[in-house]
Amino acid sequence: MDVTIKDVAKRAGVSTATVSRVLNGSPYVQEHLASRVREAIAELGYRRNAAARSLKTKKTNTIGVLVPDISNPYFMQISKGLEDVLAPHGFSLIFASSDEDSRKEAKLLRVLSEYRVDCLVVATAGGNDELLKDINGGGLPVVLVDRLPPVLAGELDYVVEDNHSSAYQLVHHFLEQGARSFGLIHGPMSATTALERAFGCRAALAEGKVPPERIVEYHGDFSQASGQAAVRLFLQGELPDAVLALNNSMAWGAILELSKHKLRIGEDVLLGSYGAVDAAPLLPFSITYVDQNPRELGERVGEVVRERLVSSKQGHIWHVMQQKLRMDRPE
Amino acid sequence: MDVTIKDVAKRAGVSTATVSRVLNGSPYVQEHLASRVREAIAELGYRRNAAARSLKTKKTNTIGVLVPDISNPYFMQISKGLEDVLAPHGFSLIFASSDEDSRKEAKLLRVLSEYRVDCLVVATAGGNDELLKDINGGGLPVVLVDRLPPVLAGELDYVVEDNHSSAYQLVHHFLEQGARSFGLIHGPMSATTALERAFGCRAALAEGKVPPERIVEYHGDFSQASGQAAVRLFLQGELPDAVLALNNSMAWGAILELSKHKLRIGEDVLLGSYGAVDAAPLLPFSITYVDQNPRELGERVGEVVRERLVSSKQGHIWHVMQQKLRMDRPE
DNA sequence: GTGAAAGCGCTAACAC
DNA sequence: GTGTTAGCGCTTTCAC
Repeated sequence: MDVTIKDVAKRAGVSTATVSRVLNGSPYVQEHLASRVREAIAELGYRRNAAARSLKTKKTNTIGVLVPDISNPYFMQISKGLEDVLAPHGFSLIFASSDEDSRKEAKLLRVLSEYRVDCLVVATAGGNDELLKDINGGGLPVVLVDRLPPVLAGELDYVVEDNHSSAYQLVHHFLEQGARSFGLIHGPMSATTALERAFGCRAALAEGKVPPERIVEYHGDFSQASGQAAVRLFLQGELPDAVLALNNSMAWGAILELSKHKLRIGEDVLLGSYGAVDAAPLLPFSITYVDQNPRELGERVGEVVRERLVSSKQGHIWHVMQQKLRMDRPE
Repeated sequence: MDVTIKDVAKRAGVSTATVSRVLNGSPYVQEHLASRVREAIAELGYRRNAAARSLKTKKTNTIGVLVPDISNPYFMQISKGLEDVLAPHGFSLIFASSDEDSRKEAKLLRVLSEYRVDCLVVATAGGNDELLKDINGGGLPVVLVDRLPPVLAGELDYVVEDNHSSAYQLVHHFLEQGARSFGLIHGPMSATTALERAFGCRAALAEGKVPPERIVEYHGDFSQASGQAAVRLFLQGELPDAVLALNNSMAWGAILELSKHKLRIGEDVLLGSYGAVDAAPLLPFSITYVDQNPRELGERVGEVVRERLVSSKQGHIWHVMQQKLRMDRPE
């Protein structure tokens, strides 16, 4: 049997209420009693029971975080930012990974809500728009991050990147570099980010009057393998002037595959990426990419969570973060 | 006010005990009652309260995971493996990040134990040996992963790599390649992994009769920057035949710095790494490295956790996983 | 099979 | 200031 507040009270010769007051830092306890309580706590090795506490207070000081992939550095950078902001305020993070699966996501959403987390941070795999709206409506604040299903734009708090604009600028840059034909490697259209990036690209291509026959599009799944597959497809026709991968894993796949075919990036073909390619500084060619900042995204989410929890403010909070184009050149 | 089991009972015209039985899948409920309960649950949008539940059952179905850095892919790969094994059994993971800080680790250990997690998985930052032993002794099973303070080897369950042997082999390989002088880039000695790797290296160097004056050692902190700093140090003397970085971030830093100085890896200097360097397949030189498998480490930990929780077995469970040497060559 | 009722450990009125 | 006490929502004997 665990030691409870009752045991502490008995040992210190006070009531449980006094122990509770000491535990919660109430100023209305005489110092000599407080120190007796603290002694008893130490002697007995008492640890407060969070379940009993939150049953009473209806607060868990826990934030549920639901991401498509717990091992994806992008999402974990976001989580790091979140933790940096929230941990100092006493919040813990409980994680779940949907594996980009709507059904699993729905199940995990239920589990997290049963834990009565104080707030839910979700990078949705899609397909749970109604459920998310219900949960939020039911009194559990939901903050969307990275992925924003259009239906939810007016309904929930969110912090996302300006995917459309960044992708637009990426294409625009290559048009200015003189590229006249394009190979686009898209992510899965179930991810709103992939969809928005695709639209951003198309807007720039239309504006640049690039005719459809000079555009090849491959629909990948954000994985390195799909970046490689895309390049193999492109090689079946005439190699486009520029290959644009709409995330960094696919960009890396494209680089590997192009290299395998002895194609020189920067000369035979230009390469663009949405998101930095880690190895870029060492590669013998330059890559222009959209500079994401997941850490900052996470910090912003943390602030939104706090705003939502402390100021219980009306209306919705949303942030659309701007990205800049960057180029890594060989040194 | 949330809807409770009482509301459901009233709506279904049964007692709370019956609702509870349905919730827990007890077979001793007549089907027509059970379905009425399920209806009521759906109509009312009832969600079970995990806090109340675990207050009673003394189980949370939650595993606490404490790692030095939540955004480090190595630890998140471990976590992914853990989650893959545990999630199907209804366990959720609650994470905390110690930032390699013993004091923060101690605090988080307390928080997690207050949550009454069913088990604690810890990659320790060090300095909390007694606390960890106490927690485990107090009835909360602790499973160490990756980092194993020697004092705890006989006290707790653990799953770790064979750092000593792998590092030994790494050095041995370079001796066989003809390297006669070495530059070692160590991790922080507060991390047991770094310490073990250092001993492994030294054992091989001693056996190879490499005289001390042909060994330069730099004590880094596992970061890319410290890999770069190490190389700058090495360049002040005579460049060693082989530079060995004892983790992959430092290896990458070393590569960047060597390249910056126009040194050709594989010709001017050999390079070895503990852990794969992501960009390796594309680099114009080969790297020999210890092939870690964090995902599998995590899966193994998951199995240990389950063993510990279900079979409440006596004694300690430990796994020391073996790694293989691998070489990535340019294609 | 089903229900009544006693807590699990804690907090927060309320009374003193 | 401090103590008493009534629950928070659930599970689980123990009767019936």
